[in-house]
Amino acid sequence: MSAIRLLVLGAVRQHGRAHGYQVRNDLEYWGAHEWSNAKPGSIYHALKQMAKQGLLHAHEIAPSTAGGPPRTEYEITDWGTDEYLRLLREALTSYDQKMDVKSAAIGFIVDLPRAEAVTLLKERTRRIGEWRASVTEHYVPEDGPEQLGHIGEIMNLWIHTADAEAEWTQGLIARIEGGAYTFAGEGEPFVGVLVEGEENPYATGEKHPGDAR
Amino acid sequence: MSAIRLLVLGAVRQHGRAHGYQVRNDLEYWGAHEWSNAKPGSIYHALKQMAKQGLLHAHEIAPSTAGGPPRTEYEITDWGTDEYLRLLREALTSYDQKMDVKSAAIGFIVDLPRAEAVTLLKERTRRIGEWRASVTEHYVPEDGPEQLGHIGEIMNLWIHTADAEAEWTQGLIARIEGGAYTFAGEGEPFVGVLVEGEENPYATGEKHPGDAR
DNA sequence: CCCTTGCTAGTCAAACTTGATTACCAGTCG
DNA sequence: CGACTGGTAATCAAGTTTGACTAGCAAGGG
Repeated sequence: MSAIRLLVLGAVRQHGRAHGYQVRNDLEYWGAHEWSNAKPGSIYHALKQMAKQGLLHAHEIAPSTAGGPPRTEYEITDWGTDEYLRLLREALTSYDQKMDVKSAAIGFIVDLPRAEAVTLLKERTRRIGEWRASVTEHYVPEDGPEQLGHIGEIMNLWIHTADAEAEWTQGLIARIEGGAYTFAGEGEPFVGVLVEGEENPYATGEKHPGDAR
Repeated sequence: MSAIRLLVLGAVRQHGRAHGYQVRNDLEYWGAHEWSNAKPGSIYHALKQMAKQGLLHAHEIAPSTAGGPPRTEYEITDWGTDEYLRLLREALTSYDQKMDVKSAAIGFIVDLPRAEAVTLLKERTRRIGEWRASVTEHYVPEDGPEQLGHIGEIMNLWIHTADAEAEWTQGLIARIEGGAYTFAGEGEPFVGVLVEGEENPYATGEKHPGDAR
């Protein structure tokens, strides 16, 4: 799974209705251009693709306030919301060790009810354990690990990484069970988007004027 | 950086001269189809691309012993060897947290002299530290981390992951300095390819007859 | 007034990735 | 022997990702 659809769906959903540039700015605000493939091209492509597939509804309009070409606004459909939640749940449970997907999933975890988040994360640790077992069992040759030479270091790395992640996941579960953060249906949600016209306090310093210069 | 070029260059190099199917089998032997994007299409594409760019030399020939279409054999050029080593060094030093690149790099690390491997890995830990510092500093808002809400968990994950990797890297450095494994110029190298006609003792069970059935 | 700078918004070609599909040959089973 | 299975070797179309490029408008400077 690539992170882009999850990110874009999540961003559009938080806005209710958004055009490409708004999504792009949100993702930049989240720093997503640094830890995922959220480049302009990918974002616009994802929007179009998902509109074509019926996950988003495209309002062909708006000759754009404040310069630039006419823009299309997108709204998430019911289908799209289902898909969003499906992607989010999958990203939270499956152990595929891609940082971008994980990061996005955590960013959106509060869109789920607290109890479900905990359940999914527990399932995640279970799967990490399962994967760990399959690696240690499957990859070690019958005649002892010495056969592997330096190749054994690869598995060593995998195990090390998996263990670290399992540990982190346990910690997160504990914090969530301990009442941290505000989840779906618990009142005033965390706001993670820029309101129209508001300035981006984060950013990398530069905005993206012309994108390359 | 994608892992495919590194993997393909490394495979061709170990053979001296190889055709696509051979490379494909090596990568499967290494399990690379499971932890990287080493699918047939990508492999053949990479071979052609790199031949076009002069990293490989293509011998248009060989109407294939034992069935199948005529095959092209590739040989790595000097340019290609340089590029291979450059990619390998980059993969070893830079902290970009992509499992496939890391795994490939470790698999090929013994193509470098022992001393250089150690130097590169030390540089890697240095960069991890640097990155860690930039995350803790850059991403925490002025008015305290409470502002971040659950978003702080993302950084928490990053830090956790980076620490685990730094730890693992330290361990690897220690083992290498302690004399483990056989590096470039230290005699009989570790053999990680199938000799022509030899059977693959690993594999996932299935070979790839027709690839989809 | 016109020309540069800079932001808004998006397009495009080229490269890469994916999964399915093709073509050829050898053995073998009835 | 003829049909089928299975391995060898590669191609192809469709989809994705990338990085560079375009175009509109506004503000300010000279």
